[in-house]
Formats: sequence, C-alpha cells, structure tokens
Amino acid sequence: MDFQFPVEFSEEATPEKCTSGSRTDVNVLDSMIANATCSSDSPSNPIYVQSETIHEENIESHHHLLEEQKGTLPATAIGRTSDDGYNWRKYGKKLIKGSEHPRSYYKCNHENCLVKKKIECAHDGQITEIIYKGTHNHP
DNA sequence: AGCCTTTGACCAGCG
DNA sequence: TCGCTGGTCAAAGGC
Repeated sequence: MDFQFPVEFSEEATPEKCTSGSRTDVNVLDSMIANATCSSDSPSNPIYVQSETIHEENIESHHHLLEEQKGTLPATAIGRTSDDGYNWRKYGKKLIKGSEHPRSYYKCNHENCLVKKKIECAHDGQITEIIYKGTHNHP
C-alpha cells in the first residue's frame, strides 16, 4: 500500500468497529474508517461506502457489494452495467485535492432513479473508493 | 442514429 | 467578500 492512515485512525479502527460499523449508516464516518482500514490488507479490493439512509433493499445490495468485494469481482470491472448490477452513466470527473486519484461521478440510468455514486480509481484501474448516494427505487 | 464518455465551464457551500 | 473546492452541466466527439 502506498498510503497510510494517521495513527488516530488506526487506533479507532478496532475489530469491533469492523463488525458493527457496517450495520447501519448511523456512524457513516466510523464505518468509512473501519471499512477502509479493514480492507487495507487487501489492496486490490475496493472500499465501499454507503452514504445517506440505508433501507432494507439497500442493505441487501450492500451485502452484494461486500460479497463481490470478497473475491470474484475484478477491480477493473467498471462499466455501464457495473459491478452492482445497475446501469450507470458517467456525468463527471474531478481531481480531488489531497487525493492522488481522480473521482468519477455516475448516475443510475433507470428512469426516476436518482441514485448517484462516486468512484475513485487508481492509475491501474483499481477502485480505491466507492461512495453511494441515495436509494434505488427499482430492482 | 442514439447513447455514452470526456472535459472545460459553471455553480454553490464553506472557511 | 473573496477564493478554494467539490459537484453538476452540457457541448463535442467516439463507438
């Protein structure tokens, strides 16, 4: 890995947080830190972050992500019919200050679905972070 | 022909 | 009030 978390992060990201932090989004930041740190031992795996409210079905899709994160998903598989089974359209790209990777912005292609996601991608195509916003109103 | 990606410009929030 | 930054728009080009 070519980045490190500050000491405070490492101290906070205890195994308990790893297991409990992903349950709800009450502590989004905590789970962000926990998820990021927990997956830090496998650099090829993306870091999935769920923002805003997580509903039942969203938790399911979150599980999907986590399952894919475990092994079968190639990190380079970013496409219109993306890793999570939804159709996404890219609408922007930005270089975020402090981050060495550009961030891409995607909207769900389904009509009346306002879900968006942000993906940070490394030079070699590896996903370093995914942030979801909103809830899909379709399967 | 239609949809998607790219990319520079624009906008809004914040310090 | 101003500058910086993240997020979005929209035109252009490609597939």
